[in-house]
This record gives sequence, structure tokens and C-alpha cells, in this order.
Amino acid sequence: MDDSDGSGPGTTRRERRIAARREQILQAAAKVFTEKGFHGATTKDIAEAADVAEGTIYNYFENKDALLLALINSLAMLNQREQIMEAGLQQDMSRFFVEHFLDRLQIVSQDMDALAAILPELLARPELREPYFASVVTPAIAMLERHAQARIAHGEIRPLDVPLAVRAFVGMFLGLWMLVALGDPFVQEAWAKPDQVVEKLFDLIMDGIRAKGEES
Amino acid sequence: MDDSDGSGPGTTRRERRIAARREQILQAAAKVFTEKGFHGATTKDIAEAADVAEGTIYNYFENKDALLLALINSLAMLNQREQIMEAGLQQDMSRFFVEHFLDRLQIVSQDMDALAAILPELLARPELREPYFASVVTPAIAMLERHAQARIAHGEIRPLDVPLAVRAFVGMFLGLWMLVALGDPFVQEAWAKPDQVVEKLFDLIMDGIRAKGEES
Amino acid sequence: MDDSDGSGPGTTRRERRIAARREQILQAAAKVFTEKGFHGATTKDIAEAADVAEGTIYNYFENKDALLLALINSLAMLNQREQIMEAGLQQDMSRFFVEHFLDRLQIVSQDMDALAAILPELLARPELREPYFASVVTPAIAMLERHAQARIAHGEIRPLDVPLAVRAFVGMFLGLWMLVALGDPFVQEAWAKPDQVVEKLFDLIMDGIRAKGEES
Amino acid sequence: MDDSDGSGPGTTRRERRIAARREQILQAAAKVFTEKGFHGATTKDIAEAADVAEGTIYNYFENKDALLLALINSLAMLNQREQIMEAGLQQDMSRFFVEHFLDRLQIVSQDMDALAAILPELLARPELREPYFASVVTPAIAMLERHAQARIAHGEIRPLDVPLAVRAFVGMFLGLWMLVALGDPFVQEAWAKPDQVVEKLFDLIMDGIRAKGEES
DNA sequence: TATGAATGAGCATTCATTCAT
DNA sequence: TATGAATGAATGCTCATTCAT
Repeated sequence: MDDSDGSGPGTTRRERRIAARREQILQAAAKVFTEKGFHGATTKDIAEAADVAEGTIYNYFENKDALLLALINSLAMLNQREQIMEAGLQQDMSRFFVEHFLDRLQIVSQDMDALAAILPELLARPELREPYFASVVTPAIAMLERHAQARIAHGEIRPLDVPLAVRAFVGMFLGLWMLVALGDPFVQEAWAKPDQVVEKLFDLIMDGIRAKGEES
Repeated sequence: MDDSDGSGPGTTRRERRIAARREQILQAAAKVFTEKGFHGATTKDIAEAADVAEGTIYNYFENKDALLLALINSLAMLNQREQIMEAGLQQDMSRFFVEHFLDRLQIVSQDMDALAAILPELLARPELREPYFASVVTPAIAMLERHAQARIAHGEIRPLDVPLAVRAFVGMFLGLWMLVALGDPFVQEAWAKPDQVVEKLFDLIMDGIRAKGEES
Repeated sequence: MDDSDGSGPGTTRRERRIAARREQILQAAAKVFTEKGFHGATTKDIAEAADVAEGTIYNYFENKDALLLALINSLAMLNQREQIMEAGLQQDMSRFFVEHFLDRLQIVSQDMDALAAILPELLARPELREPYFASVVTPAIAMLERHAQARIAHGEIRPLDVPLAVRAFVGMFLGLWMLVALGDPFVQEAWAKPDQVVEKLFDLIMDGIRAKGEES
Repeated sequence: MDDSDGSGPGTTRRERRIAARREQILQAAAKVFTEKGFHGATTKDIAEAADVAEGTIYNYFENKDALLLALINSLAMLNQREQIMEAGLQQDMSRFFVEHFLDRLQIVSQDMDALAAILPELLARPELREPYFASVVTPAIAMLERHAQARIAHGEIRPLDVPLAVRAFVGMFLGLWMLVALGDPFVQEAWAKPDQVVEKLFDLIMDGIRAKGEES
């Protein structure tokens, strides 16, 4: 009804205020979930962290579960980086891997704690798993499969079971992330100065662990 | 109070009865945690599954958390298979990897659901992470590191950053397991007929993904 | 603030606007109370039904209870039909009873649902009962008592305990109404084609149920 | 498992303890509902009135609604007096009416307050009305209809529309009860010394209000 | 006046834990 | 030891009411 300032296309001041409040609450929820886990976090905690009354939460989210879902979806948005990866086909593999991966690491690191708060619920509750898997994991894997196929066609990667290899690759990073989440000090440190680590991992993935003299 | 039979060294009938009861409750807890997750499981559920009164649980375990800890520890016992692995150094790598891995898969598959029930709590609660990490993850990684070092010394594996490589390896399996837990149908199917998959993974790990003509 | 037109004696345009708004909200409240009961109705419901913001309600009514009281009072206004009844003394009893009763039935039927929504609160909350009883029930009964006295004086009704008889009479209709409210299908149907029913009831009231041959 | 005392057929001590506790809570609920109405009564109130912890209520009743339903059902048991009424056919009408009615009044008076607490919910909530109507009202009316038919056959009551007459009769008492509940001082007093009132009502019902000289 | 977002007291219900039997 | 009824603190959520715009 009131969009008299030119602040944005299709967003009134009211809509922006509402979106901001929603975000404020969502961030608070992410913070508290991260600190105490989903079950350990009370709506009171979240309200306090958001500097809002408890009831206000319910003006923006149906219930506590809806907060979790919204958080999952916001993490899912990381996926919109897909384009970069398609574009990455131009680069040679080493450079692409290193650059893209470092880039990705930056992003994931920030959300790692939030993910660690969400993952438990994801594992424990099938009804949350399906939408998450469909909207986050499936597209990411599909994109990597296309990427790998292109590299194979281009002769950079040898022909192999692409779905499995991609999942092994994705799994490796998921697993390394999990080691961090579980508190492994080695990976935690490595995560801190990632350039060398990423290079070494690239090496492992490209050439495997076999000694030179040996034959497969 | 009663050790009049010679039934075992250091275990009276009473002690065995107690141990059996404890195990009965623990198995029930594992079952219920698996089905409903730690938070979804009530002590009432567990008592019913164990065919025991609610109060009886507290004669064997301090509280609900203690059940979780005991379960974590019992999963940690998988580690006692370590000897096999040390012995495995005699075998050539391919055979060792395949055999050991298939073996392991059998065990892990059985406990996978229980782990999926426990992991969320592990991730959410730092005070549980530390003992778990120390008693399960650290020894497993250390053992693999020793194993890898031996293989390097033996010239089967090329010299590399062993701690990182081992963690990448462990992470890969953790990550693949997580994809199963998250519901990825491809890995779930692959998990079902593991022989081929294991072989392909071995291949990937040994030789990497690089096309033959290329040079590192 | 603005009474510049001569629109009515003592009512400015503003006052009329205010009264209209009040009525609009009150009707909405009646509707929602009827549908969901007093406790089931939220101020949000009422605001939506009145096509008004929630806060606006509080510009016209102190609180939710005040809405109920206003509704009670508006039902009490049915009482202003009293004059008709006094006038009814001219008619012979049968005609008066039938005509007046049918008339009344029309009115009551419309408000029956609203009454069913209000009555529960009336029964449950003493502080509401008193004003209602004083403003609605007492005058109605008093008027009927005068009417009955007149009929006795006129020789149409035999001398009897007027207060009791009137209450038995009033009670009978209240009770029949309650049977409808409780869902009795027989009375509900009878309510639908009232002419015959009213005649039969008149008969019962006038002559009782005793068989002709019998003596009191 | 333990019925070693001869205290009752098929009731163990445990069962009796449980039944007693249930009754204790139910009585407390009746009391609190009566005082504050269903919505005004909190589970905390009920627990305090029953001298029990809040949680204990839920060991005996599913939820607050179940308390209400149990109360409704316990009032429905008044109906088991039916036999008396069938037997009452032996007595002459006047005596039967007076005796039975006085008897009934004693009972109803005691439960009147509880009924006043329940009725509002009955009126407001259709899902409660149906079972109540089916289990309490329908049988009572059916029984009175049979009774009336028998009296007609016996020549004590003139032929009339039995269903309507019975409902008018039932309605009259319901209505009088409601006037009491609404606080009418006259009926309240009359209720206190019922002998005369009952006789006068009998008179009204039997002979109607028509003056002797008049003709229908 | 009208609005509707913010508020927070209040409530039904759950469930781990205790303890008398 | 085993039992399971009793406990009551803790929690998610509702909704009448307020008040800044």
C-alpha cells in the first residue's frame, strides 16, 4: 500500500521490515541451535538471542520446527553457486579444484556450525531428510556428475564409475567436515591453513596413493 | 553374596545376572534410540522394550545420558578388531583392503542405525564428543596411520602426508555412510552389493582419477 | 468534532459512524461466538469477521468480556416487545398464545444460536448472570405474571400460584429450547413447522394431561 | 497378581487403589469446574484440589477433556435409576410423581452444580453433545415415553402427542433447573422446600391452567 | 482513529527421576 | 532388587491486550 520511496523493486518498507525481522530471528535461532543443539535450544533462548519477545517468534514462524526448516532452506541456497562450477570447465583441473575448493571452504566454514546444529535433526528425522536431500544433495551431486563427465570427455579424467566416484569425492569432504565437527585437532588445524591441504588432497585424488614402481 | 558354583573366574552367578540385565536394557535402549532418536525415546519406551519397569533402568544406569554413553562405548568396542588389521600387513594391499573392508562393512551395517541415532547427540553435545573421539576415533586413526607407514616403508604406498591421507580415507567412508544415512539411493544400493563397489573404490584410492596420458 | 450537518437530533455524522462501527464489530462477535463459542473465538477471528484490525476492537470495547456483555444486552432488547404482550390482553387466550408465540419463535430462532454461545458463559460466570437476570429474565417474568393475573381476574385462568406457574411455563420453553440446543431431533423438527406444535402445547398447558373421566 | 485378601470379587488391592485415586481426582475436577467453569479451571487448580501433583492427573486421564468426559459419564449414571420408574407404574400417578420427583430432586440437587459446570461445554462443543445426548437424554426420554404410553393405556392420561408431551415435561424441569442456575431467587427458594412445589406442579401438569367454567 | 506487530503472562502437557512398598 | 505411581520442573505455544506509527 505504501511504496513511496524508491528503495527497491517490489518491496515496500513494510515488507523489508518484516523480512529483516524474520532474518533477525532466524539468525538468532541459528546461533542458539549451534550452541545448544536443536533440542537444547528453548524458544525462550531464541527470543532472548533475537532480542524479541517469545510470542514474536510465532508471528514469523509457525513453530520451532519451521525455524529449523527455514534454516535448512537457507543453507540450501549455497547451491546457487552452481553456475560458477559449470563455468569452471574452462579452467584446468588443478586450478579449478584449488580455487573453487578454497572458495567453497570459506563459505562452508561460516555455516559449518549451523550445519552441525542441523545435521543431527536431519539424521534423526526422516521427514526433514527428504526435502533436504532433494533440494541440496541431489542437485550438487548431479552437477558434479556433469562436470566429471565433461572432464572425462575432455581427456582429463580417466573413464570411471562417475556416480560412485563423485559420491566418494563428496563423501570425502563430508567426512572431513565431520571429523572437524567431532573435534579432530589435526583436521581442524589443517582447515585453518587450507592452501597446502587442498593441494595435497588434489594430489591424492588425482594420482591415488600407489607407489610409482607398482602396477595396478 | 553367592559364589558357590565354580561357574567362571571372578564372575559369580549374581554378577552374571546383573551383567545380563544391564545388557538387556542397553540393547533395548539401542533399539529405541535407533527407531526414535535419543530425544524421541522416552525411558518408558526403553523400559517396555526391555520388558522391565521404568525404575529398574535406574538400578543399572545413572540416568538417560548414561545409557547413551554406554552405547557409545559398546560401539567403541568394534575397535578391538585392531589386531586383525595389524596382522593384515602380511596380506597384499588389494586383498587386505577388499577382505577387511567387506568384513568391516558387515559389522558397520548392523550398527549403522545405532550410530545414526547416536551421532546427532555426539555432534550436538561437546561433553560426549571428547570421550567418543578419544576412545573410538583417535585409536582407529592411529592404527591406520601405523598401517600406512608400514606400507610406505614396504614400498606399496608412495610417501605422502600420512595423517591427512588417513583422514581423507576415513572421511571418505564416513561421508559415504552419511550419504546412506541421508537417504542417497545410489549409495544405498551400492551398499547392498558391496564387492564391486569396494573394488572400484580401491581402484580410485590407489590410482586416483587422472587420465593415463596426462602427467602430474 | 464535526456536527455541521443537521442530520439528526443529537446524532452527529461522527456519532453515527461510531455507532455503525460498533455494531459491525458486535455482529461479527455474535457470528464468531456462535460458530466457535466464547472461548473458541479469538479476537483475531472477530477482527477478521468484522473486517477490522484487531486493535480497532479495543477502540470500541474495553475487552473481550465487554463484547459478551454488549451482546447480552442486545439480546435483552428483545424485551422491549413487552408492550405487545400487554396489548395482547385484548385477544382471547388461544389466539394470543398462538400468535404471540409464533411471533416470538421467529425472533428467538434467529438468536437461538447466539444465545447458545452466550448461555455457557452466563452459567459459568456469576458476575455475568446477575445483570443478565436482572435485565432480561426478571422483567420478562414480571410481565408474564401481570399478564397471568389479568387473565385470572378475567376468569380465563383458574386461580393458582402465579409465580410458580409462570416459571414453569417459561421453564418449559427454555427447556424445549435447550433440547434443541442439545440436538434432540424431534424438537428440532417440531421447531421447523411450529403451528401444530404450538397448538398442542397450548392444549397441554390449558387442560393438562389428565384423562377426561378422572377426577383430581 | 495379588488378591490375597477377600475384599472384593475381581478387584485387587491395586485396582482399588487406582480406582480410588481416579475418583479423588475426578471429584476435585468436579469441584473446580463447578467453581470456575471448565475454562477457568487450570490443571494446577485441579491438582491442588485433589492434593496431587499436576503430572499425576495425567496418569489417570488422557487430558483435561477426558476429565470432562468422565464427569459427563458419571452424571449419566444417574440414569440407572430407570428401573424404579418402570416399577413406578404400580403406584397411582400422584403418589408416583411426588415420590419419584422428590427423590430425583435430591439427587439432581447434589449434582446440579456439577451439571452447571458441564452444560456450558456441552452446549458449546458438538463433539461432546452427541455422546451425552445419546447416553443420557435419549434413554431418559424413551423411558418416559413408555411410562406415558402405559398410563394412557391404563386410562390415567388422556391420549395425546406423547413425544411432544414428554419433551414439554422434561423441558419444564430442565428449564426450571436453568432458572435456578441463572439465579432466580423464587425457584431457588421453592427448590428448598420442594413438597408443596412438587404438588403444585403436579396439579398444573395434570389439569392445566384453564378456569373451571371455560371450555376448550 | 485505524492499524497490526509486539508483548509476555498463562497453560496444558511431557517425561526423567525418585522412592515407598 | 524390582516395581510403577508420584512428582514437578520445564517447555512450546496461544492469545488478549497494548502502543508506536
